[in-house]
Amino acid sequence: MLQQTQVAAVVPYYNRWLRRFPTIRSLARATESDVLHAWQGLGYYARARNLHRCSKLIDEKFGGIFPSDPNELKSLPGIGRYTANAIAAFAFDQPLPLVEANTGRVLARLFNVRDPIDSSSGRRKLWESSAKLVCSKPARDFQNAMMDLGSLICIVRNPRCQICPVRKFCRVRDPASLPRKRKRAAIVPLIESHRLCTIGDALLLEQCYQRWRGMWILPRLELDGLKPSSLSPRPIHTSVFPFTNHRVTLRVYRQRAHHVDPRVQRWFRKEELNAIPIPSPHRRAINAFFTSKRAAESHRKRSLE
DNA sequence: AAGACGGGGTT
DNA sequence: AACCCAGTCTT
Repeated sequence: MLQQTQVAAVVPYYNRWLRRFPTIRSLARATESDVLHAWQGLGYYARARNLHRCSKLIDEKFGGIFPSDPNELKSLPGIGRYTANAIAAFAFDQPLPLVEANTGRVLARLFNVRDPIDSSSGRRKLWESSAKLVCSKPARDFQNAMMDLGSLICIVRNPRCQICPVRKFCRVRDPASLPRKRKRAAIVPLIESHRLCTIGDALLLEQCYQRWRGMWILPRLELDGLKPSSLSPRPIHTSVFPFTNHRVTLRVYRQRAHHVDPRVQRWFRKEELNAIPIPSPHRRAINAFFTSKRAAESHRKRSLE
């Protein structure tokens, strides 16, 4: 959960997750839909699918025992060099190098790594630096201290060098100038149109196969790129959300259900929507629709009285 | 080596 | 509006 996601955002998900899947086996036995539902809103859903696959592998191939060898850990889906070493270091107290956002920033400054830390040369130098520092005695404590140093003192902006315990070893001149990062890809605007169809209190949704795979969204409408003219119907909902290097404008049109494809589309009653995985922008659009509908109904009721 | 992959919070 | 985040996988 913590991969590319801040601790504060993870905490409530983590607590709910452990209540819902208390053991590796209970996760292994869950459906992918339930797993994605528990993850919805956190983003990077491949992490949830990987963790699910991971639990099945551990349940079936590792006798339910989590491996402690970093190489075995790295062979599991979603566990790369950082996570493998982090599990081995924190759970099993093994002296291994760790480079993530916090320790990466600390190491870049300590060793004055001027290459972008997300370039291959920068990454290589950081891992080499980390390997130089790991000591075997308090392996777990050392890495905890490195991460705390990064999150509390050697912070992104306005690093608190005055109170830094390792200040005299630090080789960087201007700490705020490091770490550097590669220039990021330009933001590409995107317009996506979807339809909102209801029958009674049931809503038509469509299964995703690419982005948000395994989750449910409002059915796609193939008029992307077309400018809304005065002739076309107005969207009942418009929102803008960032998606990796895109800026997506989401337009939702009220429509009758003419083309229902039973292979990928399904009707859900309003209450059922709470139990299926829906990505945040679509969940917000759906909520906005039901909220305005309820408001309209109560207004009509008041007028009748 | 670069791009894809989320979403919410902070500056 | 840009940047940030306990990275990993695919191309």
